[in-house]
Amino acid sequence: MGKKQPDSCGLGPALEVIGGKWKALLLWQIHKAPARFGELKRLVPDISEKMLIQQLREMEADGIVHREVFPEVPPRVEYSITEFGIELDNALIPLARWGKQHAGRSDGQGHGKASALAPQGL
Amino acid sequence: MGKKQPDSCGLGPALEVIGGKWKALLLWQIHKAPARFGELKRLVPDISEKMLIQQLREMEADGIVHREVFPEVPPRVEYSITEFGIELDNALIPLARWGKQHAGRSDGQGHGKASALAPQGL
DNA sequence: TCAAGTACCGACAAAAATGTAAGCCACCCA
DNA sequence: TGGGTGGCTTACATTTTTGTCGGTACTTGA
Repeated sequence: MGKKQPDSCGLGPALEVIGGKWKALLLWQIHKAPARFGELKRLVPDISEKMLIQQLREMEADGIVHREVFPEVPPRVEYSITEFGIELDNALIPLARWGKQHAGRSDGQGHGKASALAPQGL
Repeated sequence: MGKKQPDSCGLGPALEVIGGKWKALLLWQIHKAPARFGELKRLVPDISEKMLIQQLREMEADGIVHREVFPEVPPRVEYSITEFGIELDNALIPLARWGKQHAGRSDGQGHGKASALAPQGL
C-alpha cells in the first residue's frame, strides 16, 4: 500500500486537484479574474456555500489559488489564481479542447451518470 | 436547467469521460496495448469485476475504447483504444505531466480525500 | 463428475461526494 | 433595537460512486 506502481502517469495527482464537480469551473472563473467569495457565489449560482468554501480551501491547500483577506470594512476576501494554478490551467487547455470538439456525440446525457462529476457549464 | 452557461469551456464533457477512479488508468493500460478482460483485471488488481466491466462499458459508449469478441473457444474479448481515445490520451498528456512534476508538494496525502477520485498508480 | 477458466450480471451495502439549512460574528444604517 | 451584508462554520440528509459477493453459461481437462 502506498507503493506506486511502476507504470504510473501523473494523472492521479492531477485529477485529485481538479476532479470533482466544481473545481474546474472555479479555477476557470478565478483564472478569468480574481474574485471574492460572494462574487463566485453569483458566478456559479448552483454551488452551495459549503461546497464553495470547501473547494476553495482545497484548491488553496493544493496551491492553485491564493486567498487574501483585506482588513477593510466591510471585510473582503479575494481569491486569485497562482502561478501553479496557471500552469494547471494551461495543462487543461488541450483537454478542454477535446471536450469541446467532441461534446455532443451521444450528448444530452452520457450514460445516466452526469451529475456528480463536472456538470454545469464547464 | 440543462441550459449551458455562456462561459463554458469543454472540461465538463471531458471530465465526464475520464473522471472517476478508474477510467484514466484503464485508458492508460489499453492505450499501451489492447487487452482482454482478465488481463485488465490482472493489470489493475484493485478494481472489482463490477467496476471493471462498468467502466469499460461506459468508455465503449463514449467511443474511446473498442470491444471485440472473438468467437473462439474459450471465448475471448479484447478491448482496444480507438482513434477518438487516442486523441483524448494526447489531450491528457500535458495534464499528466503537470501532475507528475508537481506530485509531492503537500504529498503523501492531499487533504484527506484521496480515495474515490483517481488513486492508484495513475 | 468435479474443478477451473473466461466473461460477465445483479442485489445489496459501504463509502464518498454533494446538498440543505441554520447559525455565528463583526460591522453599518436607520 | 432591528435588519442587512459579508464570509464563513456546523450538523445532518441525500445522492453518487464504488465495493462485496454470489450466480450464470459455456467448455476444457482430470
